[in-house]
Amino acid sequence: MDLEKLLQKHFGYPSFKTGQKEVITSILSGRHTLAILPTGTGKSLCYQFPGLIFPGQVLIISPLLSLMQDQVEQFKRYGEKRVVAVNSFLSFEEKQFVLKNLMKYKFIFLSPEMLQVPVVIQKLKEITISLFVVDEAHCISQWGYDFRPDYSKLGEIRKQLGNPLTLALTATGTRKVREDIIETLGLTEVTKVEASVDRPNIALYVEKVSDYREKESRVLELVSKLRKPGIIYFSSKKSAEQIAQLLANKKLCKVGVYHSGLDQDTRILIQQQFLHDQLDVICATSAFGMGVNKENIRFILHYHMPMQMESYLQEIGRAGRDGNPSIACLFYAPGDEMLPVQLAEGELPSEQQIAWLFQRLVHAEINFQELKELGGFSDVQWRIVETFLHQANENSDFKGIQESFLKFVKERLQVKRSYITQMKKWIDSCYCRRECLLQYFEETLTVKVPQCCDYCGIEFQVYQEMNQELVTQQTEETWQEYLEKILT
DNA sequence: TATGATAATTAGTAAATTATCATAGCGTCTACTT
Repeated sequence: MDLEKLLQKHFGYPSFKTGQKEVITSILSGRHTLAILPTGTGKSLCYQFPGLIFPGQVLIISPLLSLMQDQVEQFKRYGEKRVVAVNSFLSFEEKQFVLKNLMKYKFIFLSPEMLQVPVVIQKLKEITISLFVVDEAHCISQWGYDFRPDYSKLGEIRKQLGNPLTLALTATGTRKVREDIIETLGLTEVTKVEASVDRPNIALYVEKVSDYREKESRVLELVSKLRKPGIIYFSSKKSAEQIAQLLANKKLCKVGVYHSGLDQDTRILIQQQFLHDQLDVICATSAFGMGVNKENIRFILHYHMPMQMESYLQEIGRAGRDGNPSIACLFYAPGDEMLPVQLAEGELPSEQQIAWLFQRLVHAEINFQELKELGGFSDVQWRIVETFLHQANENSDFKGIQESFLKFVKERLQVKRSYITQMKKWIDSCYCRRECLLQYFEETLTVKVPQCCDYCGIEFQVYQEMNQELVTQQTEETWQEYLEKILT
């Protein structure tokens, strides 16, 4: 089969991008495939292409509703109408209709949560699934343990659907992430297609400041100097708002804020304004970025350190998709690692909470809502509790369940702490940052780039806006000319 | 709520301890479903 010919015929591209052909060949020969390809290499073609050749349907598990929506629209733009996203955007009637006519669609997008709905599973069992795709598969490792536990149940779902041929796609993957994906999905004999995670056109820069004030002034200074557009990442919504306010007050740029505390409409508006160059800078939390396809982002600043290297890589990877020089700057003030530690601890129930909970359970108090409130469990904490309570329903060995629960929490906390330690270690590292970063992802640096990192030396003027004074002078002149014209 | 500057206290005439007050930064991310 001449794949290039088919590519030209169906998609209009003359050739494949790096990795695409390997993935497609592997899938077409019926092998489960884990593809780690950098963003912007057209990952959707990896399932779109085989989908056209396979007789059955393609199921795509996607983490965000907005991402599904985008993909569906993209498919339709390319002329593929047999595509649907089954999610809460559909009304009850629409959902009924889609489920009844499921066999008429070629590409079906679903969230992991939707796969927990019995009627959906039942309908999926009635069709032939040629390919089971997990998009942004690192979510299994990053979210599956606590934040979105349904991610960890994908393997069970896959089994129920008869272990279909599977493709897992992601942009970043350490050994641990890869193992989590393969194990959770219950895959055997997996073909791995891996491209380097290095992005040579992104300079890596870390600056240690003495306190928050210095951090603030340095960030403002850089934002005013650096070529835009750019993103500033924060670990708190409040500081994102504060710095955005400062930038707006000082008129340094057109700035927007993006975090989960804003309603859906505002979030869509801000993202659209940024995509269409109506905003220069976004002050955001980790909520921003997945599925944001903007080619010309010139800088990524980190006001706070991310919780792990994978997140850092994902976030800086949003810069320079067009291949032009871009820069990633992280600022560290002493004690900054406390914030991620607190966040990590906060999403797991504490030992005291667990002890309290099981004491109540032994006394047969099972009003869950009341237990959640009285025990002071957050939503995320309670979700973890629920999975263990589920076990308690089937098995009354409370002591045993409590012990395994405690063990789970301890292990997770340790894992999360070690992620933070690794991140801190990278910040503290005293040799080439790129080399160090690649080392974490078990790669070695092969080609030395001219604008590498703060240790190898960076020429900042490469990333600066063209002379500000010149611009203002020019506008002033036109103002004067204008005034002269109307006054004389 | 911790920190640091200044004043008050003590025993004995300089320096250490304690009290008071002003100041500041007090920090918390990520999504789906009904």
